[in-house]
Amino acid sequence: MGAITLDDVAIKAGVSAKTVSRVVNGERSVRPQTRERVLRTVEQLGYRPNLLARGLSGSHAYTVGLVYDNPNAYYIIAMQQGALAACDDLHFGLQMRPCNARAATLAEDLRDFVHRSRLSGLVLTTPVSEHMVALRKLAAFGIPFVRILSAARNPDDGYACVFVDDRDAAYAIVSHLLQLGHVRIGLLQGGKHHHASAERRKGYKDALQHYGIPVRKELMIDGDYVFDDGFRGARRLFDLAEPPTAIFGCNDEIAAGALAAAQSAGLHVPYDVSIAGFEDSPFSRHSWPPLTTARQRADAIVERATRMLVAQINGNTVENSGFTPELVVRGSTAPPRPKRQRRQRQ
Amino acid sequence: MGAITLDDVAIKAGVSAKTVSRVVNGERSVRPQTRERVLRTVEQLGYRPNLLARGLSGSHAYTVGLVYDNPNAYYIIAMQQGALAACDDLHFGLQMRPCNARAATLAEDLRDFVHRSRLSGLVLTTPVSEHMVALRKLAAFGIPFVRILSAARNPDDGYACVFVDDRDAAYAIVSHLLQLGHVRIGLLQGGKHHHASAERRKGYKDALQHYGIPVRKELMIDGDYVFDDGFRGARRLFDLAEPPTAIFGCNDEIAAGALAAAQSAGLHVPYDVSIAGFEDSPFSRHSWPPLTTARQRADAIVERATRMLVAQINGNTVENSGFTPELVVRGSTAPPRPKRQRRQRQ
DNA sequence: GCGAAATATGACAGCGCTGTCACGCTCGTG
DNA sequence: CACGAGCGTGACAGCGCTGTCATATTTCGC
Repeated sequence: MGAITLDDVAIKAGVSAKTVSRVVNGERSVRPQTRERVLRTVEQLGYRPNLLARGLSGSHAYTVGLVYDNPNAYYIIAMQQGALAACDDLHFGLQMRPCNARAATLAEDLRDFVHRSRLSGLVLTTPVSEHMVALRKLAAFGIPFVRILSAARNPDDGYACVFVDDRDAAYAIVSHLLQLGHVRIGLLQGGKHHHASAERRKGYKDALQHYGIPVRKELMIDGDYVFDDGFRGARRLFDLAEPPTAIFGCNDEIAAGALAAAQSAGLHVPYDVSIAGFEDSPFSRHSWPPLTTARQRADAIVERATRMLVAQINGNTVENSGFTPELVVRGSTAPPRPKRQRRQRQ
Repeated sequence: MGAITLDDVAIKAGVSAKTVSRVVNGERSVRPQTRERVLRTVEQLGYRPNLLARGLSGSHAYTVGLVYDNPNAYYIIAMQQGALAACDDLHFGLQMRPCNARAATLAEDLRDFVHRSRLSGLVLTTPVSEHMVALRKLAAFGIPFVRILSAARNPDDGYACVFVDDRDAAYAIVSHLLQLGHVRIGLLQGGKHHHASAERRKGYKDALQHYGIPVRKELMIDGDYVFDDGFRGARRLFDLAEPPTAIFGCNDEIAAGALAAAQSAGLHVPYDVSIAGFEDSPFSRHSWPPLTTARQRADAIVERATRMLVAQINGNTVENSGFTPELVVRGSTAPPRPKRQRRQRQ
């Protein structure tokens, strides 16, 4: 019902509302003794600032928006957790919002989202963050944002970002397969409009080239970041005259599809075929065998991006920074079985 | 920058701000001709009401909170989608918020959450919704809420709810196993503080009793709604002198753990052992073999609950209503193999 | 110990909207 | 034609907070 307001605290503590406001917002110019008294009263009354009033009054709402367009539930939840951790710590609010990255009105939709709640800024995740036209518009609208994107190095294009080196991680995964002795390695690609997928393909190609192994078109299958495409893509690979002995799926869900395809075809993983994913989603731990993958700390990445955003909003200069997913070897990869021993069940 | 305000529209349309407000909020007493003109201006200027101002000014913020304490990412995302669908349709805002259902201060935490953003009400999901002490406090605080809970019928305790008949769905799953010819059926239970888990156990017991099969303690394993407990629980069942020929996991993640345990023990699913889950999460479709389960439309359930909440906030009387998850038979269940044919690999 | 500089505090307006209430206008009725 | 009922509209206050600016108080140098 009647929540406690600034005025209640002010009267009880014998100061003005503005002074309470200063204390609550950690402004400097308050005498320690006054601050102490106000703080005690705040505690005593259980005062919590009203976020709406704060947002309406100030130039922004001390709230950031997290924007995503992703089919992967685990990934979204991890991102939400990261953003929430940062916001709770920094006393910011958080608005989470799925959106359509391919809408023609993307930038305008985001602007409305920001204006309606006077958001302080946006954390943009892939693939929204790759939409340069939208980014330029957002910048023109004067909306602060930090983006997360897939890149080997700092893009230095003037927009703040946290970059994730998917190429390098994919390189590590494929190198791992090569070191096990695999030569024919299939690639199941993710969505075309995801830059990360291109980066992972680059890592795949680079690793092959580094080992002097030709890149074969027929081993690279297009698809989306979904189970069914992994399943179908793997089937196509198995049906080749000379099928691959290992498959790298561009995310765990694709790899899960490939795993199911292998098992449905009577192939034993990893003895008949090795399978690796990307992301370290719970799925990769919960399949059998568990998947070799690259650990992508989506929560940590988004947490850092959120902190950067808040710093930027507070007028501090921020440095871009990067993450490299880390190879996690599990039971789904092993050396290839010598050819004549390979068995076909069913 | 400067978003369009009510006043902008009012001036352009040659009416007062209040009239624009009336039109935007669909109040009746505006002449059709005036309404038309205002609507055109709104369209033309691309006016979107400022949610903060609306919330601060009115008695509530036209925004509902979705509260959850759940480890299951797919489940949360589905719930968020359902709530968002309802809110977008009803022109309400949505605040999504994980919480700790076992905190002693649960009700107070939720009250603060509501007050700080002047939320219009809360959608409470399990297990928060099962915390009667907290519910009573929320009611005492005057906070409207609708809860989602596991129950065979309308609890009629005066608090609005959408109830999900987990017992009945579990009964259907276990009956399916019994009809296939299974007699020894293991049960892997979910978290003790989840009422749904108790309901599912009840369905399990009822089905066995209906078929005249004794309920055996050693076939019922405690655990939480997580993969590892499914894995460990299934291992314990396999190690019994007379292991079950079928296992019912209280959710898909538990069932996934059981599936992995079976495969790691060299057991073929479903020939050596049948496994069923509950929930119809993507995982159940993406494992191999795909899991027999009960389809629980978390999105539809939460969407309905959200609509009920908004109706209640708008002062309409609302009827409680129920869902029954629906049996989905997939490849992980089959008739038991005659005993002497059962093989043990590895 | 005095004035200037620095620090601490408060008064006040206003963010954009909605609730309340009062006013004018159109009806229908006797 | 006068009157009240009812509809359509607008003026105004105020939600709880912060930004701005003015004022009160302390601090420091010489």
